[in-house]
Amino acid sequence: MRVTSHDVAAEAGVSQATVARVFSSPDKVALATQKRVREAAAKLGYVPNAIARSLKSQRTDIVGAVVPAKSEYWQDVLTALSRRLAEQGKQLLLFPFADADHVEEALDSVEQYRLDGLVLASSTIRPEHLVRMRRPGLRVVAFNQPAASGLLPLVMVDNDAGARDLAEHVAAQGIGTAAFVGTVASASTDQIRYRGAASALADRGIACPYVEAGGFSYDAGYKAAARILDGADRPDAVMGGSDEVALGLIDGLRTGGLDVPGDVLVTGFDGLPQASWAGYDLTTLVQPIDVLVDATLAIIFDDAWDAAQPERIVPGTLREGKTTRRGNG
Amino acid sequence: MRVTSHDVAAEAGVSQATVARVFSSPDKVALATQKRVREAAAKLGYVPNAIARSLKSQRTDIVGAVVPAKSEYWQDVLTALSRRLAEQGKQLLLFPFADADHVEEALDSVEQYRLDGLVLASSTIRPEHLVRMRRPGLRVVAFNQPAASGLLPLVMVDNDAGARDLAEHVAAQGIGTAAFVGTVASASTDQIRYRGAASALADRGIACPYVEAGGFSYDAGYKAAARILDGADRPDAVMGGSDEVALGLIDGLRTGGLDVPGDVLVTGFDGLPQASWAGYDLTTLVQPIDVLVDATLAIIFDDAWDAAQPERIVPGTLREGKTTRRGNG
DNA sequence: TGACAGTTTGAATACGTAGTTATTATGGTG
DNA sequence: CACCATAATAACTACGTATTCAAACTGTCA
Repeated sequence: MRVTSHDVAAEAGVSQATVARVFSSPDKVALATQKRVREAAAKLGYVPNAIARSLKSQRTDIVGAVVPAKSEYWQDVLTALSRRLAEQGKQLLLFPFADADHVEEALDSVEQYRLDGLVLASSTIRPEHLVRMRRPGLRVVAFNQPAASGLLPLVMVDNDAGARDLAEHVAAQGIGTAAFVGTVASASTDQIRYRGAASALADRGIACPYVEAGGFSYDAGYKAAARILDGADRPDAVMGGSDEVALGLIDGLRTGGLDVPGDVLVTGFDGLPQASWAGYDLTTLVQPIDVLVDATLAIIFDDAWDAAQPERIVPGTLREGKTTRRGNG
Repeated sequence: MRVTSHDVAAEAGVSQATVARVFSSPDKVALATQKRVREAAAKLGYVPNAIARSLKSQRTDIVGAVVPAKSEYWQDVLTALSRRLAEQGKQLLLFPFADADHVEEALDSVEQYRLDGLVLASSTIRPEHLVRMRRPGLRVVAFNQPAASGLLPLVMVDNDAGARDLAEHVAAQGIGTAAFVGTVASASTDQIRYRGAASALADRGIACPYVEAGGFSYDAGYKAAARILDGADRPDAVMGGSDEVALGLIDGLRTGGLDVPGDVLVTGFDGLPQASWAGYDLTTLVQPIDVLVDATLAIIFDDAWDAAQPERIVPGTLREGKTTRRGNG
């Protein structure tokens, strides 16, 4: 049925070994032979079998990614990741999980495939899951997951500095009170971002209570806005734990009759494309996703890699939108 | 290094064949033996090698998807697809392409892996590429790609009926003129949606010129809005070729000083989550993505499948948002 | 011509599993 | 107790490739 290297060998009048060499290490085959083999392959429609190759070579050229199924941010990361991998002739195998409970299932499937590397995402993967993935022959990188520090090689944006930058920017607009609407309180990114923002604001004498949206989504932010509106004293600025939550916050606040930024300033975190949409033009901290992805792949594919468990912390960039521009709301 | 079924066999005092049976067809192994094998496997940390299994069984349990790298719509589709596959213990391998020129590269990589099935997306894949994918042992499904009709099994939303529904809804609001802002004129979905909308509007004596945004993105829509604003006679309604374009249109029109829906009505197509965001609340045609995905997987995995090249055309649902609600802008 | 280094090719093998066939153990019956 | 049917297990092979090792071939120089 399927055309194998043996078929090509027979057609070209050479051995299977020669055919294999033509496709894996052509410099070891005479040019004339090479030409004959390639013609035979083209004639028969031969394509090397990556499965068999992987079994023999112990490399799959596939990188796995364990990520939350529904998240604008991770969608962006995956897009960047798969693009880079494709450039290197490698592929991305997706292991999405609906919620934290399903992570274990995803990790089970991971082990069956002998992946070259694995990107562990989401700040809700528990430490015991992280450690479980430390097995010989598999390069695992924790992506934007501060909780993995010390357990796995780690790549992330500087959440603390980013949150401080945002807080200082907001404070500079001359606000009196603020609030931080986090995603999920147990998420390690959420904790660091809140602490960074609260600390920077405290330095300027501004209190910043924490409000949990209870999710990473637009909807969670939208609903959290109601709680802000119902609260006793309305803050002058609301800092979202992520862009997605912040966008929901904006719409929720506006639905409640407030003007953003006229009545309330809003900031986000991540730098999603949607944050730049004219309808929002959100002030946020833009993560350099390409840099993060490159750092991740460097860890996975760098042969001269020692067990020192590197940590790459990359600075983000403050993007000033109109949601923190006071006076001309 | 790695633990194989042979190691487990030695540990448990049975043959490799028995170990294999325990993990693939447990009902053929005595319970006592099974227990012994499982304990040995757990002790050694054995996990079956999916690569080797695939080589032997000729099934990879992996479905590939060739999709455009940057598109909100396809992100949603992939999310649904991977979730369904995960439920069946199968995986999704991603072959994203940046633009039409890179499709061929993506298809090249596809052939190397012996996938169980392949989802071909994007209405910009050319017919010759489609046909190239028709090879024995690979179940290919064209997803939302009218141009594939007759060439490949096809699953799509009823673009024509959906466009008509939207057009009739808009017409019912009492408009005098309209315009259709398509994505890319060569895309087959775009053509069908435009023809459907234009035909339904023509039935009511409303002209509907075609404007090409030149892309599938928010930015393309945003820029197209400028052309609408500059045009001689401003239409009362603008129908976007997709939600993403429509959202850009809304922001572009609003930036230009128009009120949506006060001055101009806007519709979309797809039913993205973002279309439901309170800031937009876009009237659109919601694609039943779960139904489409199920139909796709049915074609790929249904063994009793004949070469009749089935076409599943699924109706969408009109979602009425405030972008077509006149009078209370 | 013969020895020799370098290049090119072929035969054989291994990767880790699943399925096929052969063999042994089990248990029930006349 | 011999016999057979059934269940359980073992031995063996194939999946398609990459690689090791040995063999054959090339041309050069004494």
